[in-house]
Amino acid sequence: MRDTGMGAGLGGESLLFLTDEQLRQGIEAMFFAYRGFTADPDRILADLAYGRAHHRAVHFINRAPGTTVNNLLNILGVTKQSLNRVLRTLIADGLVESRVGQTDKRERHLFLTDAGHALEQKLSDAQRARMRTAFREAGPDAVGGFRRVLEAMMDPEMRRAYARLKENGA
Amino acid sequence: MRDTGMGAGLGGESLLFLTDEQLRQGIEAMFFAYRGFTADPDRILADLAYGRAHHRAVHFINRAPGTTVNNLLNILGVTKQSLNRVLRTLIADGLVESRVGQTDKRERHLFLTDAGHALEQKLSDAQRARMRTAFREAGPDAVGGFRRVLEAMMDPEMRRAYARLKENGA
DNA sequence: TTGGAATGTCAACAACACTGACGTAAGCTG
DNA sequence: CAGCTTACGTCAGTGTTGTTGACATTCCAA
Repeated sequence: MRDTGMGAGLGGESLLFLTDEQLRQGIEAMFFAYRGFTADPDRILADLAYGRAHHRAVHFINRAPGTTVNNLLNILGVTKQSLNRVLRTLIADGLVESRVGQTDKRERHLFLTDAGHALEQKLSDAQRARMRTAFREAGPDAVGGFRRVLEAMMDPEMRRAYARLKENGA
Repeated sequence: MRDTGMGAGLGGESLLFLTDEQLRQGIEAMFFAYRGFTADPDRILADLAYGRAHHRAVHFINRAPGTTVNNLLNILGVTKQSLNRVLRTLIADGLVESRVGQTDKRERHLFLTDAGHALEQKLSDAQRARMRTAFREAGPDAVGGFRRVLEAMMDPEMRRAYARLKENGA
C-alpha cells in the first residue's frame, strides 16, 4: 500500500510533489486552511443563532436564485430532512422566500429576500476578504494552481456542479 | 463593502484573480473540494462507528507521537471535553495509548498502538490516493500554488502549527 | 503550606447530520 | 381514469461532535 511516488525508475526530482510526505502536507494544509476558511463566517453566525448549514443554503440560493429544493439538495449533499430544518428557520425568519413552481407546481423555487441578501453580503464579504488576502499574498500563478488542484480533488459529480455555477456567475 | 479588486488604477488583466467572481469561485472550489477530501475516509469510518473527529485525532497522534492532550487540543481547535470523548473511545478500543507524563504527571502523552497504526494507514492511504491523483492531474507547478494559497488562508496560529508539523515530518 | 494555575475527566446540552416512515400534491403513463 | 412516480414537507429517533459547567489531580510559587 505504501507508495512513495517514486515509481517506475522515474527521477525523484520531478516527482517530489508526489512523495508521501508531500501528500501528507497537502492533507494537513487542507485541514488547517479549511478552518481559516470558515472561521470568519462562523463568528458572524454564532451571534445570530445560525450555523454553517444556514450559510451554505444562503450562499447557493444567492448564487442560483430560483433553484429548487431538490437541486439545492444535490449541491449541498445532505438529506432533505436536514436541509428542510435549515430552510424552515430561514423562511420563518424572512430571509428566504419559497415560491411554488409555475410549470411544475410540485417544485418550490427559492429566493433570498432583502434581509437574506443582507446576510449573504455580510457573510461573503468576510469570506471573500480572507480569500482576497490569500490570493494577493500568493499571487496569480498560485491561484491558478490552487484552483486546478481543488478541481481535481472533487468528486466528478461535484466538479460538474461547480462548473455549472461558474458559467452561471461568469 | 463591494470590492471588485480593480483598485487604484491598476490594469484589470493582472488582477483578474481578485474580482468578486473569482473569489466566489475560489470559495466554492474550497467547499466542493473539501467534500471530496473527506469523502473516502468518511466511508471507511462509517463502518467502524467512528467519525471525522476520530480520524483527526489518529492522524495527528501519528504525526506527533507522544503529544500531550493539550497540544493536540490546540492543533485540532476544539474543547478538551470534545477531544476527550473521542480519545476515551479510541483508548477503550485499544487504538491509542495514554501514558502519564514523566516530569509532569498532569500531562498525558498519546501514542498509537499497532491497531491504531493500522487504522491510520487505512485512512491515510485512501486520502493520500485522492491527493496523489489530484496532484498528478494538476502538475507540480499547480501543487506549489495550491500550497501557497492554502497557507495564506490559515490563521497565523495554525500556520505556525502547520510549519511545525512540516519540520517534524521532513 | 496554602492558593492559584494547568491538565485532564465526567455530565448535560445544542447543532446538525442520518435513517425510516408517512402524507400530500402534482405530473406522467398505460 | 387508475396507478405509479416525483417533489416536497414532516414526525420520530439516533449518532457524532461541538459547547459550557463542575470537579479532581498535580504542579508551582508566594
